Amino acid sequence: MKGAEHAGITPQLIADPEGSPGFRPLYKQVRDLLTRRLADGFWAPGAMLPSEQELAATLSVSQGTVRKALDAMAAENLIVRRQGRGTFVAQQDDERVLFHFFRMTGDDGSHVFPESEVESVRPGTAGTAEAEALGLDPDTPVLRILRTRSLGGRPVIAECLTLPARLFPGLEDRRDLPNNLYGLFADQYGISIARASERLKAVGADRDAARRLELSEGAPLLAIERTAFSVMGDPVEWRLSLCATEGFHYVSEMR
Amino acid sequence: MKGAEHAGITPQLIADPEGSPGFRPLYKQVRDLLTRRLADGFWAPGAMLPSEQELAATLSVSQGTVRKALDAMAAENLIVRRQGRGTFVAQQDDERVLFHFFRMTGDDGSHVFPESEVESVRPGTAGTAEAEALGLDPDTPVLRILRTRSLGGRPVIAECLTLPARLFPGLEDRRDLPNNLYGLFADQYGISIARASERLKAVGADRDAARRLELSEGAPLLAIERTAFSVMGDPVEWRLSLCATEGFHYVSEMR
DNA sequence: TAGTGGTCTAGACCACCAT
DNA sequence: TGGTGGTCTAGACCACTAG
Repeated sequence: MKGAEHAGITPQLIADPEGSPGFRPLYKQVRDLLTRRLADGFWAPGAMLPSEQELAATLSVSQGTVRKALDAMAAENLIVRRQGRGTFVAQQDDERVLFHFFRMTGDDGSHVFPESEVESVRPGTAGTAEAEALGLDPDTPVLRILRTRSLGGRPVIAECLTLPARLFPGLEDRRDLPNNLYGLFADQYGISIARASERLKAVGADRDAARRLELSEGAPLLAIERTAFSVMGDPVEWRLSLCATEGFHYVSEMR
Repeated sequence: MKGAEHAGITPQLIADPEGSPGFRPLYKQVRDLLTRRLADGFWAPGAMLPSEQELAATLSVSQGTVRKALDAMAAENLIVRRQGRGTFVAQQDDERVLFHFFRMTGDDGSHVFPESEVESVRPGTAGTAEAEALGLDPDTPVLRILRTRSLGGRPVIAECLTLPARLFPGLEDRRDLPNNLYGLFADQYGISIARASERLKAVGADRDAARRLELSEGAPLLAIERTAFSVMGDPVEWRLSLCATEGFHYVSEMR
């Protein structure tokens, strides 16, 4: 069959301009369309998507094209495909979040589970660094969460998170913020974290960090600055984590 | 066409056992076969592979199956595909190595190019940590390379590399080891680095590191322990890098 | 213009899962 | 047993590159 046969059949799909410059593969259009639906909460986290056949029929596209779009989305961890069962919206459950976004591991290779103690949740306005990282205007309202995380019962991570207040209304009034914040973001605010970028440095502990982590001032700490992005690619969270790395390390895979 | 039609046509491909347990997709067999050829130096780095059509005919497999195998290998950075030109063996040129395996960046986002000064190349025998990381028996002959790397003219990284001596004969007699060692490994020893795993910690500078990096003893340093793997997945290099992170940081992307 | 990888389709069959 | 994703094939056309 010819590649352009489907032109204009489905309104959501751009009828191939077919002029060399504006060419956009069909499967990418399908991927973007489905990603947009996902971001808009059209399907709830954990929900099953329509089958490939069904999507193909709805979108007037071949099953192979839908498959390629779904494969791309699975590679971006937006959906999960299970042979024999179906395709599901990725959930921010503990295992997934820990696996994808928590890179601290015991020196013996053991996977460790962090416990969190929230010290405060306070409204404020974005400083220059926060504004730049989150793509906000300076002085935009933000929320700041201070918490200390423990590994194996020892306080090991002191961190401060900054969130755009607009995206998380009422969050400062909540009690008992969960250990897995990304699950809360997804389930209560419809915001799924899809990707994050971290910058690491070695620094000496300041007075506050030394107190919270029960170390002496100047002790070497791993400083991790993270910006987290939503499914649509917008920055949604910025955090600074100060980690004691005695008995633990940060893992980075490169391929 | 039926999936099993090709059974036994090509001796290199296992005639599908087709019993549920030992099932192995054709395209994975093709991928493994081509990966093996790559590791054996059947094609030189930078060389062009046969076209999809040609490979398909040779292996008695459809073009789509070859394509899927090649796509998988491209995702593993073993080959590079260029529309209109062909498929090429990945090269360990400076840009690629820097892009894939050097994660230090200037705080202003500028990509920095490290200069290396080799202090010594010495034969020895593997200690327990080295033996474990490299999958060697203790006391196996190894080579150790000590070097200091500079960013923007400032000595910033003090590192020690350990290599199995068996894989790199005569390396200790070379003069002027290049900055890009992986290029040397590939071009002179037929060993391409395909993947690496790093463990990061914050530590205080010891006397030696302090001297080499012109810092005071106890200054916080980023300690990076890397194990690098060949195309076939065997550990080939182990290194410990101590990095001063004033003005620089380590980047980690998570998706 | 010829050759390469990239996209799209159509249809068959297989492996896996729930029922 | 029926439905889902996964594999494999076959063939057409498109976009890109080089000579």
